[in-house]
Amino acid sequence: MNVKQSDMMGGLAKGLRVIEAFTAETPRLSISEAAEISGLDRATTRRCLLTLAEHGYCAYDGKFFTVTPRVLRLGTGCLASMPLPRIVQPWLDQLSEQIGQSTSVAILDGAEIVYVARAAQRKVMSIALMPGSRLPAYCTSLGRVMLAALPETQALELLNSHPLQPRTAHTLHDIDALMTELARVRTQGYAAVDQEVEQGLRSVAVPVKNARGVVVAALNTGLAASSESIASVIETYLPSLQQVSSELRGVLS
Amino acid sequence: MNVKQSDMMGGLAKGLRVIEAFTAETPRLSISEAAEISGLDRATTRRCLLTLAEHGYCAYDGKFFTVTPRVLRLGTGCLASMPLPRIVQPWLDQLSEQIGQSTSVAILDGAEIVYVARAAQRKVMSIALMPGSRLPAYCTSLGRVMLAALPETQALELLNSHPLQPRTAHTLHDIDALMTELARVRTQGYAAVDQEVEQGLRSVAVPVKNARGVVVAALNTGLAASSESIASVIETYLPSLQQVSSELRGVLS
DNA sequence: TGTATTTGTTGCATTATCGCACAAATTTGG
DNA sequence: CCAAATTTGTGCGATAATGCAACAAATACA
Repeated sequence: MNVKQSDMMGGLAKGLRVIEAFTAETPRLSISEAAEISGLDRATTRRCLLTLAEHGYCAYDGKFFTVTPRVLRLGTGCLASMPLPRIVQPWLDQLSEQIGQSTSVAILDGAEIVYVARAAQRKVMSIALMPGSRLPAYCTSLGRVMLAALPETQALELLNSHPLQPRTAHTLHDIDALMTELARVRTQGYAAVDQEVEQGLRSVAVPVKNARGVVVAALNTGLAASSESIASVIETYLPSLQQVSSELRGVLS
Repeated sequence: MNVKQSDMMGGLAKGLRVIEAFTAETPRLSISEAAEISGLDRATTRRCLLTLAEHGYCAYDGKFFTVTPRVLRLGTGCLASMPLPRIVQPWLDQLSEQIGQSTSVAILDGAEIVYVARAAQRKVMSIALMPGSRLPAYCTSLGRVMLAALPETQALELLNSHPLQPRTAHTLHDIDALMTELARVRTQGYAAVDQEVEQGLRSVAVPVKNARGVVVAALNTGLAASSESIASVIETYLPSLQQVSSELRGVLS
């Protein structure tokens, strides 16, 4: 269907941009700050914020706005409505216990991965991951598996659309190198990432397919970088991951 | 500040109502269904949905709309920007390991509790709880602790504003009985709930206060209803919960 | 199959929003 | 303490959204 201008509501789109201006780095915003971040007119931003405050999505102390837990209702309707988390959680719990490491399932949203389920075993990352958490796709094992499942042109487009800030000294941040790596991930059927997200963290991921063979998510395990090589890490954990992935394929529509 | 009609954006408020129409029970909506749930005109609802789809918050297959993970960005900005989850998570992990049971921290949003951090130990509930998950406050230990911290008139107002559907045969659903229970929770400093949320599930909760002594959240542990009495459950776990709560008081502003 | 009912789409007059420009208030810097 | 600079609040014309009603298309039903 063609998109007609007459069927668009500017006010809604603008309000959503204002909500997204609130991040972990900028949790408290004045009207001017919110306007700058969202790229909207100050008057419009102010009306958005007052509307959000009136409906309980924002709190206003006369100077700064902060989002309230009420906005969680907007997003968790989605998480709660997804069958995926509920279906994979038992598998994740069992796998995590079996291999003694944290396991996660994530999906792709644009150039980011979104964690939808997780079984944490021990703290290995500095940041706390939970369902809904986001990381860039290009430097994570989960992300590479899902990027590799896309048509190459689309993967390239996604990688080009966002700056590739290296997160550690090991992070691949060259487009050509990444596309080569994606090709390898595609043929070998898994992705291994060695301290590219965070110093001291390694992870191995495999795709999760539905019954029709379409990649709908990715499954990984993350562990502390020890003395053993990344090759032995793959040898140790990949079979279990692939086992769970193939079992999930039967239960996902 | 007075709320002026001229400072409100109807389009934004309407769009948010449309997003909230999508729940776990109604994940796929036609235009008419969304219009009915949100109470808006079909034409307006359609324009909202098309706008959301255009910006990637919805998917449209020509007949039904579904929300996409993109909407998680709206809510998780809030969760990510809250210092509380990050601060309490280590305490939760340690407490959970120490007592061998699942522990959670939640806050109050209207008549509902919202989980903000959780350390799962074993599956005891049929529904998967995660940060962002919601439950009615009146029948949960976490909710009762926070309701008890409110002025009585405000607690009463919240309880009256929402129908008290009993979830099990044990659920207290009489306003007077609940207010009496809240008074007891207030004096004894904790709440114990015996299979009122779900058959076979018991939980004990304590308030979490900031440095100024204001109740900002609640901490609980939930466990399977075993042969031992709820009294012995309290005896076993309450001291650990209170210990963590008092330690948290020092680190929360 | 034919009819009734629901659903999706469009036109249009009414009504509200947008963003500019300017005024008021607040903060910054000497 | 004052003045400059920044931020916040507001009036207004141009522009866009609203909701009604009418219509078309799909669906249900007998």
